[in-house]
Amino acid sequence: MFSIGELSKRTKVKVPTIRYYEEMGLLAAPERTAGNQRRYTNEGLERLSFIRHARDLGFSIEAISSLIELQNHPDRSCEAATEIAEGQLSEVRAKIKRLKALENELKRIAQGCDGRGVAEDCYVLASLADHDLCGRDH
Amino acid sequence: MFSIGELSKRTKVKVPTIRYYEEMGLLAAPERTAGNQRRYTNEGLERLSFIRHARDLGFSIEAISSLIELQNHPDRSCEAATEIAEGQLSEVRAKIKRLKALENELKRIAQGCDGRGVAEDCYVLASLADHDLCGRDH
DNA sequence: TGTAGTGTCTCTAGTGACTAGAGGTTCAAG
DNA sequence: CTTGAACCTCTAGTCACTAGAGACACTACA
Repeated sequence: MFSIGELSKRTKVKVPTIRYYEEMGLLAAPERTAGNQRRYTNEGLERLSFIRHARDLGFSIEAISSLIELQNHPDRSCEAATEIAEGQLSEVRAKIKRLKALENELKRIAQGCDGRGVAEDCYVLASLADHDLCGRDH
Repeated sequence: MFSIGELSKRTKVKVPTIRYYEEMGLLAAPERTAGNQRRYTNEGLERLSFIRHARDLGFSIEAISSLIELQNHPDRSCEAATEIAEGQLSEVRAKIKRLKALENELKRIAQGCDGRGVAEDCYVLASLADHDLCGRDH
């Protein structure tokens, strides 16, 4: 049995965030002391580690909810879990793709100006003002 | 002179977003008709195009504010603009790096389970529960 | 047993960059 | 002159937290 602060230290999830997860229904409401403070068991620790790990991988609270729901019914098919993970994977891939395009564009823009001139002639500002100066679509 | 709806069409920025930019001080408050409706000139169009282009490239409202401030003082050094663009570039690169790590991890997790089993034995769920199953740090 | 200091409680509000909706007014076309 | 679309302001909601206020609880030490 440990306090919310202790749980926070062990999982590296901030105290208000733990309470937030409880409010969002991700984390079961734990027992309380006579003085109304939360007291967690190892189960709470494991659950919170799961949540944190999934958040680190970019899963939304909603997706995590579904995964936890599934965890609570070990007899169900895990198809949904695989789908969620694959959905997340393709989202990540799409983001990478988009960011790479941005990277190219920004590289081009930033290289166009050495910062030694004056705002009037700045290639950075000109590029932003005029989309036609862009290499590709974005 | 055109209405906010017309400006919206031409720039592909939604009407409430235009009003939001005005409120945030990115876009100068335009003239109004006798009936209190906004009327824009080409200047407003150009300014909004600039903003939209910068937003598309991921610049924050705050960064755009600084860029616009610079645009309004064409005699100033454009060092700041170059710095902002380079800052944005390194942020984008950092994001790409992080997302690639996530991609690998998710790929590994998603591949570990074909979705045909039962939640109890699901590798996706197991991986999320147990960080030790992860390949690398994240 | 008293007390000091830290931890915890709930509640509200703020973040960024919008988006949605209510309820009312104005414009342009026919 | 009427109709209907576009416009106005204002408030509240989104996501995943974060910050702060003001009050109460726990623990260590005297």
